[in-house]
Amino acid sequence: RLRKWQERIRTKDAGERNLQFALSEIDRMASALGVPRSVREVASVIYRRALDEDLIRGRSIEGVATACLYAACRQEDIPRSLEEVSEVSRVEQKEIGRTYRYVAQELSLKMEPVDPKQYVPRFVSELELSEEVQAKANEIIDVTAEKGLLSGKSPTGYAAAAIYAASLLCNEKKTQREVADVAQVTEVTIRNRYQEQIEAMGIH
Amino acid sequence: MSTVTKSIQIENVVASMGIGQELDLETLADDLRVTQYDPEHFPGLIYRMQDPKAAALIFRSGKIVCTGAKSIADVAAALEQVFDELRELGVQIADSPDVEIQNIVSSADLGHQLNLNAIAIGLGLEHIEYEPEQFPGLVYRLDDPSVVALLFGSGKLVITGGEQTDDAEQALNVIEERLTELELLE
DNA sequence: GCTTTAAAAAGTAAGCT
DNA sequence: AGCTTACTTTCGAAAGC
Repeated sequence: RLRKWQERIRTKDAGERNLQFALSEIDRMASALGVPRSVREVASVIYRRALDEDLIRGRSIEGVATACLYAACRQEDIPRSLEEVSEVSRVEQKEIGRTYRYVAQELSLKMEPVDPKQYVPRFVSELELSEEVQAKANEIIDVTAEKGLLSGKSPTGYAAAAIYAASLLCNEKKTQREVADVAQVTEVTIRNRYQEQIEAMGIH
Repeated sequence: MSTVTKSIQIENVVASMGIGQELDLETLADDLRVTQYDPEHFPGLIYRMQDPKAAALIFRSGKIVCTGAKSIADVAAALEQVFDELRELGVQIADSPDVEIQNIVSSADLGHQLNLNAIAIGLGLEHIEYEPEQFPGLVYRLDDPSVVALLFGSGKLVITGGEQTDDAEQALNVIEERLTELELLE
């Protein structure tokens, strides 16, 4: 009986230590990503729900914590790509993606696909481009997505191509390499998306 | 028969069966040609065939998995080849062992471009998985028939998880019907 | 959960010329 | 800038870690 009592305390303590560790990791990664406090709070809420639903079993705490942070960024409309998130996590990108899909499914998080426009302000700012370019990129995304070009395409690559096209149209040209670097996609992807978008826009 | 139905192509059939007796894979690995056997890595012996193109995984228990065939008839033809090889090596095998179809992978074409974003929302975000950052296809799990469909922007799709030949056709009908209801087909 | 087999879809990526 | 190869996703069985 005494042993069971001790075991319960030990389990409870371990559980709380694990929760503390997860929350501190979310905090650390959120800081590294430079996302606001509200995102950490949303991530913490998702993590506690995952814990309640026993979704951690068989997975690493760090993996679930990272996946929750990735989901929280998206829910708060300031998405970070899996690659960006994996850079501040000790869990590899593929594992974060899998865990995220599992958690989102199990908790019925109704996650909408990421809108490429949500990456535009940050990328434009990092490239030191004008608001005019930002508006043009947003327009390109809206118009071409409306025509069905977005299906199946990665949001970061799509946003990068639109920004590259907009920088040309606004005479503030950035090279494909420069845009590719901030969006963390290849020049080939920008080239491919850019061609389709320009064509769909009617070669402005 | 609609053009959509006619677009269905079986791409892969997975089947399993047992010959009812234990096999010495070490000896088999030496006597069979084109084989691969590394028990440290994987317990099955891998036997590849060219005609029909398929692969068989042969286990010590005498159970065999056949995969890669493009039709149920090809599964039978491939297994016959395996049986003939085994018989030549002195293994007695019944004339018609029970073969269980485990999975049929098909491809098809809805004939229209798809707005996956709209479909994800229309079918209900909780019922689908669509993460274009990770994979370009939208994952749609059906209850009846019990299969999984991968829908692509081109209108082409993959249907997997079925065990019946007509599961793909039924699934395709359900998908066409639902997308039409939601006015997301064309 | 992992290991291996095969196959399609389409996007992305890396290496080589 | 191509071309090739390869990896992502879905599915199932097998035996064993």
